[in-house]
Amino acid sequence: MTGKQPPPSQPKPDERIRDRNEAKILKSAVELFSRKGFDGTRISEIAKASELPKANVYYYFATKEAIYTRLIERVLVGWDIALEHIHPDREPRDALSAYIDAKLTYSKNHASESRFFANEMLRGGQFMSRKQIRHMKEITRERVRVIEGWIEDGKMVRIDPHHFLIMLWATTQFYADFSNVAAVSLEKKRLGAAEFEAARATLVEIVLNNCLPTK
Amino acid sequence: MTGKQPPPSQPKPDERIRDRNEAKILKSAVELFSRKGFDGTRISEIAKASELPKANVYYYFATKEAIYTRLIERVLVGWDIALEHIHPDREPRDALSAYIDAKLTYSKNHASESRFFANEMLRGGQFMSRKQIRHMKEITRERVRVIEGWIEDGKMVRIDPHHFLIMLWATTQFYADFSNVAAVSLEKKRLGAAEFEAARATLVEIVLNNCLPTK
DNA sequence: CAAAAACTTGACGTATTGGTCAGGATATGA
DNA sequence: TCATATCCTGACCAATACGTCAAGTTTTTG
Repeated sequence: MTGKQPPPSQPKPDERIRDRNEAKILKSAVELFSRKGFDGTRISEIAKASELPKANVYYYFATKEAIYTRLIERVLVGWDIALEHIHPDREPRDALSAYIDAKLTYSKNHASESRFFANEMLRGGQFMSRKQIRHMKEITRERVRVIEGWIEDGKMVRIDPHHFLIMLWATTQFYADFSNVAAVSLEKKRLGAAEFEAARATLVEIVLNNCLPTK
Repeated sequence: MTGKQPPPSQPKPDERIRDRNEAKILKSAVELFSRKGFDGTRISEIAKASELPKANVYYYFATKEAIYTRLIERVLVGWDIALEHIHPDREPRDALSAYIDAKLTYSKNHASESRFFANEMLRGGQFMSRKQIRHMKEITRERVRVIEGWIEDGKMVRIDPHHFLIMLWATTQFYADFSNVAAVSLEKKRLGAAEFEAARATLVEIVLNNCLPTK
């Protein structure tokens, strides 16, 4: 579980090599984990994809789990950032549109991170810490309150904020996690900029035009 | 890949034992695969969950992949059945509402099948046959045409049918695949009948009330 | 220019995996 | 009852997995 940390690294004069190699490992790992899950991904595969010998991977990360949990931490940051668009000071149309935009852009440019997280959720989030779950819960609750505020102010129609958020999350996520299903549906080989733009337009059309009072 | 089939079974006087054991194996397997993916699931785990010795599992299924592909076949049938609600002879409100209902009910009662399929999609659908992909494509295209028909008839607002379908699929799927995220969002331990009903109501509210002309 | 710290790596060790197999148990049917 | 087809299973095997380690090389630092 824990294992000993790579080195003490008290002086840390120059961490560039470390940073670069860790980045390479994490980048390879997130792609592999996102496709084959925790158990399905072999450390030797990560090593090969990172162009490092396997033993070198173990110099930077004590265990496979250490790589995995580091990635969870990173992905959760992205989750937070996107949600920050939903801010009480903004107008609903502006804020929700920005959120949809941010999430779809993330789905397009960071598809493997998105799939990685989806994979972890399918597992039931067993690798997430209590603290991380609590954080997710709190940050979601905050956004629910923002939407409730908008509803109170008559800026949005009366709708269940939880399910509303879930709907946004599910739909935007879909284009990353199940991009091949989306591609099949759209009769394209792969999703391109045009498809993401159409997705955005349709989503905004359906969601915003119905949930905001002034059409 | 292929392996030899369990037995020739030409006479087949009584297949009840075979059927019962295969069912037990498949039931255990779909739950395990849905959580840990193909590589993450061990045949010994499937055997233990099925209360059979491992060698007996191999009597019924030649390889792990054989179990997996059988499950894909089964899940795709469910996919078809739900989509049949979207039928040109029905009124959009009725049909779409029935589809949402069917999908959410499936998410509630067959969560592991749903997660299993999600897992396979995350992998990029590598275990699906060309034929199966083609079938998915065709059946989706049919439903797109139905919606296009409704739009032509003025029964629905002008909206991209592909992205509209994706939205429905993504949202309903979410409650099965990421039920724990949904639970966190809803501040419940687990999703119950009440949550599914609220999900249905919210979805219908957002989707139908905006996409059908007469409010 | 040493000495120390940081980094690299081929060669293991132990545990587990998917899958095999030979031989036995059980059921069917004439 | 006996022959045949079906069903069951403990023991086994080769391959491979994660993780270790000792013996390096390279870089930093005093």
